[in-house]
Amino acid sequence: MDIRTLCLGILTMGDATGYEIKKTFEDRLDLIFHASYGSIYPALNKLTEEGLVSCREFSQEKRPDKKIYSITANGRYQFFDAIMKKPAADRFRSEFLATLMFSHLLPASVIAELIDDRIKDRLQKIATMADECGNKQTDRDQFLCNFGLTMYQAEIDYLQDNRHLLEADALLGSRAAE
Amino acid sequence: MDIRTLCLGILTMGDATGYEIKKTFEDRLDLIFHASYGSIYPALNKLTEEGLVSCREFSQEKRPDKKIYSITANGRYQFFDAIMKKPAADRFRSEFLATLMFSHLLPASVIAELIDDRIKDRLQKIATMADECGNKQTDRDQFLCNFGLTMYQAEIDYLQDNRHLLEADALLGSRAAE
DNA sequence: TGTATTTATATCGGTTTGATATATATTCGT
DNA sequence: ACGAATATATATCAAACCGATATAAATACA
Repeated sequence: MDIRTLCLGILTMGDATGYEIKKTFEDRLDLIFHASYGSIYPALNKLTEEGLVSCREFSQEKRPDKKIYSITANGRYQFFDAIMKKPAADRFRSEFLATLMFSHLLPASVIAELIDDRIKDRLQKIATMADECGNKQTDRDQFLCNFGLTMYQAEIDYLQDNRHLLEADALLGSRAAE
Repeated sequence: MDIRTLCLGILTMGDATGYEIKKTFEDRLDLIFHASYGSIYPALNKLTEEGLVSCREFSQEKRPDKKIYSITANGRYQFFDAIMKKPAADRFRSEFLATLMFSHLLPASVIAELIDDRIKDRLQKIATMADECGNKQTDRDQFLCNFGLTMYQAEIDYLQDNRHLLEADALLGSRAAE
């Protein structure tokens, strides 16, 4: 599944502009799938060429053209096909964890700050998500929202319970270097 | 932090060939950072050009050249610089979760299979990781290994406790369609 | 009134993926 | 002993994707 396919998926929920699709990625798919303008706009052009979406253009007075995309019957069919396939493996990249992998090269204070910042970031995400999570309509939205909350909380718990493993190591290291 | 930087990091742990670096990504960084040959070999060439690694070439009889890379003093310095910077946000992509976001379009049986497969996959990963986790030397290795185990287990628990939210919805949907 | 954010589209260089090609050595089942 | 599969080893390419940047007006806010 590529970004083209997911744009199609978002359009099954209603017509949207490229800008609105980007917002949907940020608001509802942040946890799941990231996409930038650099992939969304070309994706919409290609989907239009292929007849999987249609595009109504509103070229008003002085504003830039507003293009509202709608999924076509063929588009719906193709999207269904795509989600019926076995999903590919997750693709995950964490610079945070990659950095911790080399924590023995870092001063203890830097490690502590790194983990503090991470916990703060996760708490922040939980705070904003918890709000939104409350007023989700469907069970499906609840499921995904709470999935995120659960994972973030599990991460915080793990970091708090085990950070000493990295921090003690770093203190030992700095003492040895004296 | 890009793959070039992480190759440098891996070489701080000892000399290696491109092939061995790829294996390290698979064995020890699977959870954290993915990299393919298509990015590793060009990365090593560029690092060599820049003098951050050095390369000894063993062109033996009939075998293809074996190139053993070593990090240089300059390389170590640059790597330290890189890990001292604030890590960028995680980049995560899950086709599994993206598919579940549209589970209302899928038959209940497909949803069930999707979740069953996911749980099996996570259990499998835990099984192989638990073995390796046991004979990790440093606290740091323990920390990262158990991080993975904890996250995978948290996911399994969540799926088992909440899958009914998606599955009940799907059964209702199919009944409504009759 | 001035500034920041939101709405809106678009492109571009650089990074990364996933597949493919090539060739030999080793391991393993039968 | 033989054939198959896996491991060792490098390399390239098209396509996908990211992050930054450019442009421009409307709206919110201070």
